[in-house]
Amino acid sequence: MAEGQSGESLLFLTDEQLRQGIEAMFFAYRGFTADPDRILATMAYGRAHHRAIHFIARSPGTTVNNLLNILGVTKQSLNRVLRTLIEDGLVESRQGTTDRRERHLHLTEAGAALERKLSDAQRARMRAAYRAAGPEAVAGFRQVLEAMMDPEMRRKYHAIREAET
Amino acid sequence: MAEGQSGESLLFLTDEQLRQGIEAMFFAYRGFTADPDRILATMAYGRAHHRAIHFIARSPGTTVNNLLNILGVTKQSLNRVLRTLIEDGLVESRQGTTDRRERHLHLTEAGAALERKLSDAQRARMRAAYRAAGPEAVAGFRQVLEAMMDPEMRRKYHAIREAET
DNA sequence: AGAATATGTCAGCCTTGTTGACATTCCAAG
DNA sequence: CTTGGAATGTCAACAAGGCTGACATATTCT
Repeated sequence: MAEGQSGESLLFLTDEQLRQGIEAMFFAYRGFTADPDRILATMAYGRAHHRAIHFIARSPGTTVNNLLNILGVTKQSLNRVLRTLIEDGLVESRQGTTDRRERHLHLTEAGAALERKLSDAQRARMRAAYRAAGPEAVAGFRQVLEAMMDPEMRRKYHAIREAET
Repeated sequence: MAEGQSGESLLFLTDEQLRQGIEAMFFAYRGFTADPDRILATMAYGRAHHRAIHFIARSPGTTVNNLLNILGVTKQSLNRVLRTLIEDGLVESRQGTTDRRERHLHLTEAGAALERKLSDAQRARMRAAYRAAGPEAVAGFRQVLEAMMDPEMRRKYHAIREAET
């Protein structure tokens, strides 16, 4: 420690501090995905299915293209996941009314049930972490995460909330 | 921290708040890995190589088993990565002196150069995010991340720092 | 009519994770 | 000194989930 130099206002920007932040992200993300991963492992699903289910639940009726933009994968990759979810009756794909080229995605009852199960597990950990750290820490957490995003991702991150009714 | 039952002290624990935190983690992690990923893509390496290089740089002379515990993958998976790094002359594997079964891992000059390149890119983003959010936000960020880790991961996270020197 | 858009699909490749089986080397306990 | 177990390495096979490229089909826009 003791990076003396000038005041302590820059202390949190030393390479060592940044490195600790990097490692904290690495280890925390493992925890972040651990609970849903355990649930998914018991079925024939993976993290990719979880992500699709999450964002369909979040924006019911979203189009394939929209989901593609949010997830940042190729349509082939997403399609493989969506196909299994539709075949298994967790997701419903409805042809658009105004533009019939589009497919609007919705969770079925079974899909919503799985979403709840995954979401509950993930939120439980988040809730425990928030509770342990306190409201002010949470505010800082959110600020740093947002600053870490690519600008387009930040847009999408906000767009999801705005799209909500 | 004021677990005040009613009132706004619980507002940050609503499902919607938690969900936003979850999405923030998702989008932020994408940004977090984006810069190193771009560099790695130009070589024949991936994120797994980055992780190995990072923790070897962090704890020079660490054993394969130790690295296995930190990374949380199978030895076969790690071995495949290590083998290419050793073949390419980025990592050196030295037989232990006291226990000659162990292999102690070190970065070569070339390995250290790549580590620096990847690390610089990742730290630059981290530094920008820290700077934008401010020291108090950073403290909160770290608190929440730490609370989100699995206990064993938290141990390892701290152990890395203690092992230093 | 023709261009552009939204979606789906086939085929093939890569990275990175998994299991299982097995060899080698070495430490340590009997 | 022998043997059991630990640490490591290696081979083979497989799966998830990324990727690219090519191509098909509707549908909509110009």
